[in-house]
Amino acid sequence: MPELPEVETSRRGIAPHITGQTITGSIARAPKLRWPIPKLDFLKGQTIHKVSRRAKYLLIRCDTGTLILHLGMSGSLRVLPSNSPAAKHDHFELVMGDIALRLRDPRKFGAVLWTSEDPASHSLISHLGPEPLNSEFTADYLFSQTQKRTAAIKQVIMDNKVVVGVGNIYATESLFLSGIHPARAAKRISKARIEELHRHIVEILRYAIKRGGTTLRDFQQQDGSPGYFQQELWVYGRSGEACKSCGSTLKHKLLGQRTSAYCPQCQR
DNA sequence: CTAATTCCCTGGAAGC
DNA sequence: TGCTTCCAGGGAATTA
Repeated sequence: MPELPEVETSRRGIAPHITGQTITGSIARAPKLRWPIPKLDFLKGQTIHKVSRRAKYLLIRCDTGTLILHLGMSGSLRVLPSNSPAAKHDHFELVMGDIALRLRDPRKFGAVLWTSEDPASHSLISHLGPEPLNSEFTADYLFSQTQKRTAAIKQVIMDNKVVVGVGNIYATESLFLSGIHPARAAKRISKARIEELHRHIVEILRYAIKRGGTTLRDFQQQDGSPGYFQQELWVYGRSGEACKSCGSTLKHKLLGQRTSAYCPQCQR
């Protein structure tokens, strides 16, 4: 499933192929994903100037506005010859002469949107917190946010208003690495421990991007063997198994409708 | 404002 | 082998 590193990897993958290209058409094979897919006939003849990213949104800057793509949970993007046959869940594509940017999304949690305004002021984006890998996401900032919140720390770091791009997997793993219990009230964690958590969040995201956005959960290599990351998971998806650090049986708890695995011994 | 809950969707796994 | 049931998950929308 695409987390922030996978979206960034997608951006880096498609940008060289589509930047500077002229759009010759677009195809929507589904009426909607998360929201209706807009009519984009006016895009014909427009040039793609830049492919950027904000949180998990991909922003494709064109002449008169910006195409906003979200991969949801199961979305993936590929650049293919435009005459290659579309597969079952290929719901949308941008055609640029001989090539096409194709969005596949079996679970339809993704999105295709258009804005003629600055995307930063779009209603889906304007309220978002800082990027985790930008200088504004500091340990001091994270600590100040936690001081305002009585909610569980895991829910706070997964809150997009606090910081974007920390999904269930990275939240679960970074809390384990920091020795912090996921259900602990955010405001009751010392500054030193929040600094530790901040460090682990940044490290794990950087590392995942360096690895080419290897999807933690679903990724399989061409030969079907699991991705490296899967073998490196400490707690995510391992409830009932032994903690790799202390041998205790890992437990899990529902927090905000999300399964949260943890080690009762290592995390307090 | 925060916090809790519901909902969207389908593939894959588990149970029968 | 097939059917049915359950679960995962980002995040907006809704409600308290």
